[in-house]
Amino acid sequence: MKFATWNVNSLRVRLPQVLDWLETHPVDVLCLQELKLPQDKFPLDAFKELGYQAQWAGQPTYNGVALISKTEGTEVQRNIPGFEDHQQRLIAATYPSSAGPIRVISAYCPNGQDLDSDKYIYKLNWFAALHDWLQEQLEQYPLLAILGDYNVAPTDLDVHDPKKWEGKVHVSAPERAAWQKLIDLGLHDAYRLFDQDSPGFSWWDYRRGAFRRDAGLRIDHALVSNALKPHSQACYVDKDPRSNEQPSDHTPVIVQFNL
DNA sequence: ATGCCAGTATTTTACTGA
Repeated sequence: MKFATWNVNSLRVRLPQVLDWLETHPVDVLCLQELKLPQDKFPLDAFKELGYQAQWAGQPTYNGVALISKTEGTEVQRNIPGFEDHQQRLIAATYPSSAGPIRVISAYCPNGQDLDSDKYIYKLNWFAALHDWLQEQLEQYPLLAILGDYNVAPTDLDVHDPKKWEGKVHVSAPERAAWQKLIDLGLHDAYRLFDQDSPGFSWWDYRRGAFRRDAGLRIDHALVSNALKPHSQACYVDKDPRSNEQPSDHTPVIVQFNL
């Protein structure tokens, strides 16, 4: 099995690229973020024509997440239970595998904007709520993967210019502590389970020729549970879509399992 | 310190992103 995550920064604009990518890179579940689509504008038929099912949580203008899958997910959960949130940032569903049901989560963690912003407080609160809910989910679903745009670069290895980013949003100590709390639940950063010959950047700023200079961040991640870890076979970034005409500023991250 | 670029909504800019 393969799962992937891709922040598409508007599914309306990026739909042809997503369909092209799925045709050439079939996966069992593709987690999308930043649909920027109202719930009733999701292009379900386009995915069905490719043989995929889809479940999503949309809202106008901002946010929005989806699970595109070969088989339709069950036990679908939108947003974090008990966490009052008008922003559509999370969707979870269960899929069959040879080792039993796997819980897959597509997450668009808040950006935070700046350390002195209300949005930064919201980001930390969101991570705290995610942590508590994941703890319950892991008890219920030992095989669990949560993929998405975390808007956190876990270490300086994940930052093109750590000095320039020092203390800023995406790398600040409280954000990295929130990430570590997720890891401490018994989750593993799939990219770091394997020898890598690239920093694994998954996002490059549209400005200043950042992609050409490889001035990126590794902020899109796949976390796998203790029980799923031994089934993990590879994790890699596909940089190609970042070279497309009219690209998203993020590119897909893929994790492969022997299931 | 700010805009650089991109998308959206409304518009002749503002907001957000990261």
